[in-house]
Amino acid sequence: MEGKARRGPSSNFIKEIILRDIETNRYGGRVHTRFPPEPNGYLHIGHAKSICINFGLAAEFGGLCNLRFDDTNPVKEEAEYVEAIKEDVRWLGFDWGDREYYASDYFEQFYEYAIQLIKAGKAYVDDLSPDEIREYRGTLTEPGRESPYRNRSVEENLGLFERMRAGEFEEGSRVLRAKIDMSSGNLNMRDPVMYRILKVPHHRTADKWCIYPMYDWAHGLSDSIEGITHSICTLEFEDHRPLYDWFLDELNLHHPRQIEFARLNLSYTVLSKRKLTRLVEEGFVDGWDDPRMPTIAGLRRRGYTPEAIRNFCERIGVAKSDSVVDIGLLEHCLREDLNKRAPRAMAVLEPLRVVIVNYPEERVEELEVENNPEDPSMGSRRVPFSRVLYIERGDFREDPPKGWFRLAPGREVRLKSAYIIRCEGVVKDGRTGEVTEVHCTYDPGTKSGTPEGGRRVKGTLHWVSEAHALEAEVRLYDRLFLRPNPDEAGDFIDCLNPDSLKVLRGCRIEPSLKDAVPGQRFQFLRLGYFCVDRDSSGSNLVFNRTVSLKDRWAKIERKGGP
RNA sequence: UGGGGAGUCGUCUAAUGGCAGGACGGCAGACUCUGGAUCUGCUUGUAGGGGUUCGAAUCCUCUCUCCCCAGCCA
Repeated sequence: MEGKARRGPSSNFIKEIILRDIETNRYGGRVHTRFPPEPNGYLHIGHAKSICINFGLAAEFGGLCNLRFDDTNPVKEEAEYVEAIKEDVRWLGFDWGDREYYASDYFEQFYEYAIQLIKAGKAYVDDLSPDEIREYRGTLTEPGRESPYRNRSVEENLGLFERMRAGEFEEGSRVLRAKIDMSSGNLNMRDPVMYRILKVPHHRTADKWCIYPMYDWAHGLSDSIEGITHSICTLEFEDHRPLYDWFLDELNLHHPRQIEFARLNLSYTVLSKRKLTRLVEEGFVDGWDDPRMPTIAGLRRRGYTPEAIRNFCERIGVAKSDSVVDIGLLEHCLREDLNKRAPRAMAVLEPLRVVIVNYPEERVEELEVENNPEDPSMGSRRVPFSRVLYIERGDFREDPPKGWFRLAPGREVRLKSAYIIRCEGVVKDGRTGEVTEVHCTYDPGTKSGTPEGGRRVKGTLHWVSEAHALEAEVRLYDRLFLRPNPDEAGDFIDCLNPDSLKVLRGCRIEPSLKDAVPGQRFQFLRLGYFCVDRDSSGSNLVFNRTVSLKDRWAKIERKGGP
């Protein structure tokens, strides 16, 4: 009955498994998950999906979710990443309480368990070289062969393993392997390596260890030690589940259930650590938090909200089939959130001078402008209006196409929260013929907010007063790649979008933005959502375009007229 | 050709033998002092064959396609 009630839009196969486990009292009704990143890179939107699943499930079922660093490979891992990961998870809105764990905290215990397996005749020290191990492993279609060292005595194995730990052997010279089945169809079961010798200091255990556990050995044990009930991971670990189960069964330990789901793929970007690292290292982007990166840090700097990301993760669902989610859905979730909460402001990105010829020279009116029409509680502000203004260059056409609602010779438009103006003429550059100034008249009877000012015109433009405007730099970001699937034609680098970043200087913004601080978000009317970049300062305001507003006119033009 | 998985609108996802539904996108319209937002309507899908059944996306069977695995990475 409860199971039925749980189904519906937010149901998924993992919840159903958990529900069944609760009903059958498999773990005493407990639900305890974990998010287990390896601290070898920055988290991305794919990790956000996993974080939302793990923390979300724990919250939904009244359980707990641990943050555990899977730090078993000191060659690749660094403390810097630990801090970045914690910041990202926290920013996304999740709390692991005091349950911040590290696989490396369990190294001693892993070692004891290894000895237990050796004593049970289930593990052995192998002297084969890495190349030989590969050779002995066989192939996908042929069984492997047993190592000549496979049947050493327990005593010999114990002695050798102890000496491995003591640092008596060279890297690569010996490993500890589980003794399972060299002819298994599942390669993971062909005597998998449990420990390798790595004479490398670890970011937490320093030089205490020179043997390090492999993922398969460490992961299930860590889960077990922490009392995890549901160990949720991605599909590529499906093949590893028999091994996960084997270790815990052989040791007769608390045995969490491993469940695999399909990792997130997003169109027009890449989500593999290797590729993201390449983008950073080869300078195609400006670092891990470049606003074009699908990393949590990049999305944050771009102006995404945690709410938008969480909502996105909820909407994409959880399943086992490989899929590619349209990045448009992420953008939709963003706009939906920002629309509700971002205060509006007027900014002119590519300024065109407008002179209201019948407006008095020295006059300045402070006009009342709503901060967010979606939310009256956000109040209003005053914006100065005067004789000389800027409008968007793109909002004026000397020779307007059909369906044009904006300014053109002889045409009227409303200036948002101000007056209706009519274009009476233009001033052009003598040499280039470019329009440098538009001359207009205003209709004094059309002031916004006045009872008699309600006359209607088709178009409404945003504007800023020349004398009062602030200058700003605006960075326009677009999709990082030109193709929905950057991998589909050879090297993904080949389809990088050369216009993924366009920097505009000399943009004019309304004076109320003077004290905007990094991270603050706005909707620039008719343009999109923008946030103050961390490069911004009092003397040089810098805004990132988070996402554009949907522009119907752009679509009309794309299709060649209405 | 070994082992493990997966195939439902363009995309993501729901259905648990009983009306194939939702979201995004798209299209059309209404409204609009943001060509934004909002609202309304519409469109499109069970990989294929055979079987069981009053009834199949769901059960059985055969086939096809796609993904993952041969790190001392995770």
